[in-house]
Amino acid sequence: MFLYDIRVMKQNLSIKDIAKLAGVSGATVSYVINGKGGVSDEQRARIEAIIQEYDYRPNLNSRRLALRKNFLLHAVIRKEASPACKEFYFGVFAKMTEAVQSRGYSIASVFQSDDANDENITEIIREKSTDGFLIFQGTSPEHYREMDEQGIPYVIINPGLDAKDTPSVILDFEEMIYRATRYLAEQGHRLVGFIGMDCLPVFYENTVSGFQRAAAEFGLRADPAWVTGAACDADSAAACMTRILAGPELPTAIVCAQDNFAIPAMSAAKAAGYRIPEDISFVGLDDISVAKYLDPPLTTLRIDPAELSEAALGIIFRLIGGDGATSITLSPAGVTARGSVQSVL
Amino acid sequence: MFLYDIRVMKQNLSIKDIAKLAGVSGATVSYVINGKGGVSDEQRARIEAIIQEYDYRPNLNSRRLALRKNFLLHAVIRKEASPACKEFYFGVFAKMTEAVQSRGYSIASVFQSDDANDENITEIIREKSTDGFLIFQGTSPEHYREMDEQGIPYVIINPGLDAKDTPSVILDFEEMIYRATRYLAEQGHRLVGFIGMDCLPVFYENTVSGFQRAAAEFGLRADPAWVTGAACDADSAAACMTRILAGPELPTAIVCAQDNFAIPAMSAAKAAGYRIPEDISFVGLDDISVAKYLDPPLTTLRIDPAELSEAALGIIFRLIGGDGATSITLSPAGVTARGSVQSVL
DNA sequence: ATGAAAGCGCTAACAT
DNA sequence: ATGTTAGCGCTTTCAT
Repeated sequence: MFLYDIRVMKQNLSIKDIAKLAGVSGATVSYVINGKGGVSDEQRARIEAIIQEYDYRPNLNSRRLALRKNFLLHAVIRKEASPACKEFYFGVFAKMTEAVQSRGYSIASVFQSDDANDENITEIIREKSTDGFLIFQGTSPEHYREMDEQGIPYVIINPGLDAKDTPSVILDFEEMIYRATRYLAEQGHRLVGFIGMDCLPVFYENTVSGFQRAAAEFGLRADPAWVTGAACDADSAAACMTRILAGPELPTAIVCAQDNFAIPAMSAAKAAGYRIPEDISFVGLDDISVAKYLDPPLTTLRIDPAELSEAALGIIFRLIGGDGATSITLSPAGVTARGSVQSVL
Repeated sequence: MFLYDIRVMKQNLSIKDIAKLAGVSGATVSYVINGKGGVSDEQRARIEAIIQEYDYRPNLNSRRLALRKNFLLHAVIRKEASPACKEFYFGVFAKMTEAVQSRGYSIASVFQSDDANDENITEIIREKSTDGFLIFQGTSPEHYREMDEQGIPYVIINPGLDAKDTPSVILDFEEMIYRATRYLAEQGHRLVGFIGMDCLPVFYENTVSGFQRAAAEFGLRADPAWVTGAACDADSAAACMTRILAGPELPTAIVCAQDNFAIPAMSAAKAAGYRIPEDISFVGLDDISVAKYLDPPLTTLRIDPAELSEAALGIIFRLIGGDGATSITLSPAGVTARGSVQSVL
């Protein structure tokens, strides 16, 4: 039979085939596919049935060409991000990937190293092969400049490398660390330390300020020798802890700006013969997956990837649609109490 | 000036513009771009210079349409993979992303949940919007069937859910666990246990067989009560350990099929009052990033992401090129000795 | 409400 | 060696 033959002969049906099958023009089929007006109800129903029957789907690359759209977003991820950061951002990335699919988009990724102005990204910009960038933490100034120049939308998730005045999704680290520190005060601690990361200046300023704000508010003593921004990775975080332990006097609790600083810091403390939490308490930030399996399980503040994802996509699609978009600051969660903080009330 | 005007007026140069500028036809420019023969050297040089000068790059979507290629690969990642697995596979994924860029490809990702036959993947297959799948661990049988039907190439990285006879990159888990166990024997251990994961049957068979082979070869005692496949995530791994500890007699060392089983197992042992490695030694597999910060640092076997990436890409591009491709089994590394294994010689 | 036809920017067969 | 031209499969204006 004729209809059957077509199905067998052509593995790739085109819009014209469907049009022929329905006895209409390609334009009409296109209207139906795109839900546009100007097609009678009966015609629409007939065409939809045929599309169904033949399991036809429009060729994406033709649409890309005709519409001058890529239906593709690019996630920019820092190669040098710590494993803990990566774990977190990949969670966000996974959420995003799922979320964009319903809009007919995909997300490709590109890994950017901090020291170099990644050529791959430049190439994507110049080639205009993306509809927008989802930038985790930040990328180089040249990239921003090129994106602006080419009019390619971008949103920064949790800008850390700079304070660009550009649409971003911002986690309120100041408030988070404030809450972590306040929790320590509530547990009766009065001598507190802080291990932060000043290689991301904005991140450091925010976190240390949250720490100091709580310390001031609750009358905690935060000796300058106990407050450091020298952690950048696991090794340096361990070194920070060792330096604190070398002093004449010790804090009873330490706030770490990331769970992955708390892990090596606790190791260092234990290696030096201190018990956790009996001698020193620790609180982290992120609630990374191993946090609950540490010894002792780490008290920390959870950050929700899905929320970040939604916020970032909202911004990028608004930008793609030509509407303006403003930055979003997400409100933080409370402390997840586990075993690494001792109550000294 | 005329040349300058064009540059300003048209933000998106097309191949015709370049042709006009060079005083040749579009075809000739196309030949130059694609490095095809049939263009005189002087002509080629002139055209290349103009392309340079105007920073022209061919429209990717036009090429996609004309060549019936997507220049896009899709990575399929299991949503339910454990965080430790994910960390590892994301490392591989990052390597792949970098490596394909030089071939003009991108990699998009799609996250597949184990229980459902992910509709997004089906859609990508039917829509033929990918040139190939890089499947981590495996996906559903229906997906394989549909890919075969549509002639879409795929390679499985480390197949675990099934024993499909299809191009794969395989880590030799049997040999890895054999080496881990042999290492224990070399350190003087005679009573050994094993915590594995039988929810991935192939993975379990291989790992437990490596364990048994070494036990037999070195005359180790592996009491059935010390050998389990009931670990599937952190909680179940901890439960496995607790069950082993409940027995009348204990092994002096335990091989874990993944670092992320070793972590909760060690926690459980410590919670039950055992010292590591004095009372029980542990060896893991993967060398995940936190391994060296555990208490004690975990002795494990490293797996190199870059090697996996290269192997998988080699296969997929051979498949895309229409050449056949066969599975690759990678040879394992040696033990990375840290503090979680005590020598009892 | 529907159709004809002109793109979108490139590739590749076919002429010359 | 180079140019002409017909696609690739869709969208969209402009007629009717």
